[in-house]
Formats: sequence, structure tokens, C-alpha cells
Amino acid sequence: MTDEPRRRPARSAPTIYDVARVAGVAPSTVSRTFSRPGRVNAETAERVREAAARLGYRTSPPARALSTGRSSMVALVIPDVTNPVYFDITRGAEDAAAEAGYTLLLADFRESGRLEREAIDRAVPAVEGLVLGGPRISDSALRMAAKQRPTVVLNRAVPDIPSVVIDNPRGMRRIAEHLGALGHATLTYLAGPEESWADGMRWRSLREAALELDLRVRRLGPYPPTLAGGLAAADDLRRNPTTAVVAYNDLMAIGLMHELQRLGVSVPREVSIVGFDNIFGSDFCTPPLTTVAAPLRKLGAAGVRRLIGQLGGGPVRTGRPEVLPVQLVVRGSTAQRSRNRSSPARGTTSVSGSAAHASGSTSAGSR
Amino acid sequence: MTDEPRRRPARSAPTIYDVARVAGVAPSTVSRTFSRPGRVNAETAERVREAAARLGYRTSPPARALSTGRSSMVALVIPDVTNPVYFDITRGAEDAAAEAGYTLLLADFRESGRLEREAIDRAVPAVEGLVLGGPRISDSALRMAAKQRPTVVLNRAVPDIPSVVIDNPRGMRRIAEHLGALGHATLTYLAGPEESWADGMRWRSLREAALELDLRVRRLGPYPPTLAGGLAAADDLRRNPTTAVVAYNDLMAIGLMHELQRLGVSVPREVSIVGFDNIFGSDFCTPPLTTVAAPLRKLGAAGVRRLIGQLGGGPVRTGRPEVLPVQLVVRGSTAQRSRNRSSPARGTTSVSGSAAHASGSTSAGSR
DNA sequence: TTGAAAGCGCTAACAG
DNA sequence: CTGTTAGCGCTTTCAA
Repeated sequence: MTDEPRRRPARSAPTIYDVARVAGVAPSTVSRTFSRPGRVNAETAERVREAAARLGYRTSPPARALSTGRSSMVALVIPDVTNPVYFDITRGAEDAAAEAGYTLLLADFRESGRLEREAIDRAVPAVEGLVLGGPRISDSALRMAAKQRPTVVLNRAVPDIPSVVIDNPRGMRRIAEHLGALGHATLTYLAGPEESWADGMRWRSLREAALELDLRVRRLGPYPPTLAGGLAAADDLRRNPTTAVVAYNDLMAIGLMHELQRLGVSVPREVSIVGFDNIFGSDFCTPPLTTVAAPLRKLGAAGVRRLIGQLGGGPVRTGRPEVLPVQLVVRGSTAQRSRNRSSPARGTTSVSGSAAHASGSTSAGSR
Repeated sequence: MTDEPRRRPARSAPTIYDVARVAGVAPSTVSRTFSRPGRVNAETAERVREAAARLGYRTSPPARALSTGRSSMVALVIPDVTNPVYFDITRGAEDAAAEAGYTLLLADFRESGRLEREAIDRAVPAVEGLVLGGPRISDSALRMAAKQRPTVVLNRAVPDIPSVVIDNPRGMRRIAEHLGALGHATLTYLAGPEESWADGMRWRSLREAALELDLRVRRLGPYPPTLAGGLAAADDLRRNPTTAVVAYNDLMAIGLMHELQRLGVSVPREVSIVGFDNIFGSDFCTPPLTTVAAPLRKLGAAGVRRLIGQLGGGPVRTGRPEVLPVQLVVRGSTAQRSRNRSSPARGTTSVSGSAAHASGSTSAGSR
């Protein structure tokens, strides 16, 4: 009949002291048994372990953290959990963290710099280090964070802070080569958000590659890096037609592709479209999207591994960023440039492309 | 020239004591200022806050957790971060947690029951409560977990454990009505994994709805709940043709749709296909998928809110699960049943459907 | 190899 | 309203 508001869970979990009592040893011995086995007699350890098992003892992370200063947690701070680009990054980070015995704290800041700063602030005291995947805040704000806790940045090169990026230049180079080989002489780049480091990088890389390959490039945008962004670009594009479009990312590419088709423009017959990232869905949109496969999972994993390496006293390689290789995936959204470049004869059903589907089907169901 | 291995971060963070000294008050006053403002003189509080700000004081979560038993963290345990169904659930959970001042611990168990149990075990001591989204473990294993920490289950009704589910029966009912209205007399259900509570629920609901509506139903499977699963189902389906297929989820529906089309079967002309969940991508596959929109974001949020409510001493409503409403989204993958039911005349270009596209375009770019 | 004792930073009771 | 005093559960010296 006790109806007092129980503040702590009814029967609080067994502690090191309970185990010690049952095993007939000192608490410190129990502690040692778990934190540094080898420093304790084998038989004693066995007794302790038994007692612990019988009582269902679990070491308390906060207590350990308080006493050692190590919480065994790292935070992953990303712009948007629902953005497919970050799915795989999250997964990779999770994998790497679990593998190293760390727990992952997830913070999502909804593309807002203010929220990002808040998220970092809240995470900092709770974790040993941070992985910032796609930060939207300034370099100096980043450095502030990095001063508080070991930090690794993804998708962006920041001087003085360890970072991991994908090989944007090579990706763009491959795209330019591919499009060039298909006979496209002018490439239109659909720009993503201006605060995005990757956008600047991709645009510059494309321009350079085009220069070397003797192609012309043009830039439209910026647009939001979403389906809607691509959709919005369709209009601008119709006013300034091209035969080849390189979008900042897959989301935009897919949005554009669908809007163009809705407007009666055939892809890839009239316009070839290339994306970037190889996100979920890029293989089953119609036509399947030619894109650059970024090793997103590896990116997340590399970030966390690097961070945990530092925590363990490893080197803090703050020089040039670690670069992960990319790969061009040719699917159905790109094709040989057609003769009649602008204002193409709509309704003409000269379906040339079997190639359009040949490669697309292979990846279907790969997930 | 000190090269001793620094164990703690060089200059350890300021504590409550530092603030107390600077502000000229007792440590407990500092504590009170932050944990229960109002119980402290306004001016004193101001002095404390100033001192804290000047020193850059941050309260230490582990210390607080140790002393209060409350870590302000909840865990979200899901089968697969890279499964689109869980993106939105995760986002919703994140939102709700942040809103309540809680931090979200993310654990992903890669569809493995063993890993799920491990993930739970690791999370339990660190958090105040658990949200299990789509558990694969047995009811009894679930109850074990729930005994250790307040637990809320998503996507599954478990007796004695608070749970939140979506309205599967209504969803299936809507699908049956829709398909029935289009003239389909027999519906084929593509089953998902047998361990999935939702699969059983959906199949039963479809059967009941069909019964009431005087339609016939048939069940094929089980298949993996993935693109590949749907792809695999295509073969079986060709051996036993129907005009209408209801898949366990969108992923399977999309996989099936694409494989069917690759095999030369026209969707929706020859076969109508319906999915479930309304995941990212279901609006831009071809044709856009008719599906049941599950309020995934709300589901995640509801789970966390409910959990946090309990933590705060709220009621533990363990009776019947909280049910979230669903909505049928009609897009291009379903159409009027064509006259020539089986072995349809391929190559015939009697495109009937303008309806097939009318609704599909509206949702394009909605993300 | 083990035990005893002193904290980690914070909160919560109890006096004043 | 504020100061004092015990701990929370664990790790870590320091002796034994």
C-alpha cells in the first residue's frame, strides 16, 4: 500500500558493491575484474564474474564516465536524417562505432546553422568526440567546436581539422569524360546550395575537367539540393536548352528528370542527365540515373574510425583531408547526343536506345 | 617540454565549484540555479549565470546522471538505418526527443535478432527508456527488455507493453476498396517476412476486407521485404497471373513492378500494383506507386513522447496499442482492370490510362 | 594480488 | 533563500 512516488526504479540495479559482497572480495577487485583483467587472480576473477552474472550486474556508463572522463560515446551530427545521402553515412558511422565499442549519439539539425550549433553544444559534454557530416556552419564555428572535443569533419575540407571527403574532382572528371564521349559539347551544371563546400568543389572540378577535355560548361542556380530544387530548375533549363545536364546531386537530377519528362522532353534522347551520390532510388527512377557512386557508408565509417583513433591517442592528421575514391555508374539517363539539338521533334518515336536500359537493369534490386 | 601522456583533456572543463568560487556562492547554489531556477534569488542566479558564462561552464551529463539516475537519453533501436521506412521514424523520434530535452541514442541491429538483443543490452544501462521500432525478437525477449527499462514498441502490438502501431486494417481495407472499384476480382498478396507482426496483420486485414467486399484473395510468399524480394516474386507471379497485386511494402512493390516491366508486362495496364508505407521513392518510380501512406514520422514521435511521458511519471497505458491513421495514396500503378485478363496481348498500345498520370505528378517533388 | 580510501561533478536532503 | 554535508557507482592511487 505504499503509494509514495518512487523516484528511482523500484529495485535499483545491482552495483559493484553487491557483486563484491556476493563474491567475497573488495569492490575495487570487482572493478579491476572488468576494467583491467589480468591484474587480478584468475580464480578470483572467475568468482567475481559468476557473482556478477548471477546478480545480473551491468556496469553503469555514467558512473564510469564520471570517474574516467570517458563516456564511450561519439556524436554524429548531420543536416537531415531523412536525406538519403545521410542514411548510408549514418549506417557506416554506426558500424564503426559499434565495432570499437562506442555508442553513437545522433543529432540532426534540419539544415539550419543555428540548430547545428545548438546540437553540437548539447552533444559536446556528453561525448568524447564529434563527427560532423556535412556541416553548414562557418569554418570558425567549426574550429570552436573542435576546440572543445576531438572533431572529424565529413564532406568538407577544413584547415586544421581532420576531415574525410570523397573524390569530387575525379567524379566530375569521369562525368565530363563520359558526356564528352557521347558527343555533348556543352555541359550545364545545376548548382546546389552555396554554403555547401561540396557544391563549390564540384562546380570547380567540372569546369576544370571540361577545360581539359575541350568542352564548354555553364552554370545554373543555385537551387535547393532536393527533388523540388531539380523540378524548379526545369523551367530555367527550357529557357536555355542544352543536351547535357550535370546536377549537384541525385535528388536534383531526379527531380529535374521527372519534370522534364512531364513537360514532354525525352530523357536521355533530348537531354542527358547525370547526378551525384548514387542514392537509394537512383537505380529505380525512370530512366535509371547515371551518377557518381560515392562510398557513403565508408565515409561515415572512416570518420568515426578516424575520430576514435584520435581518442585513443592516435595521430591527429590535420593536413590534407583523407580522400575516398568514387566511381561513375552509367545507367539510362545519358545517351549519345542526338542530331537535332534544340527544340527537338517531339512525338517522334525514333527510339534509338536499347543502351538506355541495358545497364540500368543490372542494379535493380541490389538493395 | 612535458611529454607525459595526458589522460584527461589538457585543461579540464570548469566545474560547478569553479563557478561557485567566481560567483561567490556555494556549489549547491550553482546547481540549483541550473536545475531548479526559482528556488534561488534572482540576483544570485544572475551572478551565477554570469560567472558560468564567463568560464564557459557546461553541466556534465554523466555527473548529473550518476547523481539523479536520470541520463536524459532514450534509445531508438531499429532494424536497419538504411531502410527508408525507418528514416522518417528516426526523424520523428529525434524531433520528439529534442523537444523534450532528451538526447537520442541510435542503435541499428541489421535485421538480426541476436544483434538486436545485444543492442538493447548495450543501450539499457545508458538510457532512461527504449523505443523499439520494428523488433524482430520474441515477445518474451521484449518483455525482458521492458522489465529493465520503460519501453515502447512501434509497429507491433505486444500485450503488457505500451505500443504504437499504424492502422493496418484500415489501410488494407482502403486498398481492397480501391482495387475492387477498379474491377479487380482477385487480389494477390505478396507476403513479407513471417516474423513480422505487421505482415500477419496486413494479410489478415486484407483477407477480411476482401471477404466483406466479396473479392477473392490469394497469398504468395514470404519474400524478403526488399526490392530484391519483389523482384523474386515476379517469377512466381507470372506462373500464377493476376490483375492486382498488394505487396507487403513499397520496397517489394517497386522491385516487383520493375521486374515485371522488364519482363514485358505492363503496369498498370496488365497488372495493378499497390504498396504500403509511402516511402521516399514511391512517388518517383515509374509508374508512381499507389500505396498507403503511413505517418512514419508521427509514429517515431509518438513512440518517444509516450516513453518520455511514462518517464515523467505519466500513465503506462499498456492496454491496446495507440493506433495512428493511414491514408490511401492513389498514383499511377493501379488502373481499371483490362478485359483480357491473363496472357495479355503484348505490344498492343491501347493506352487507356490518362488517370495513370493525373495524380502521380502532384506529389512529385513533395520532398 | 588485494584492500582501503579518496575522489570524479553533481544533486538532494537538512539545517540554518 | 542559502550553505553544509552526504552520497550516486565506479576507478584509481597507495599501502599492505
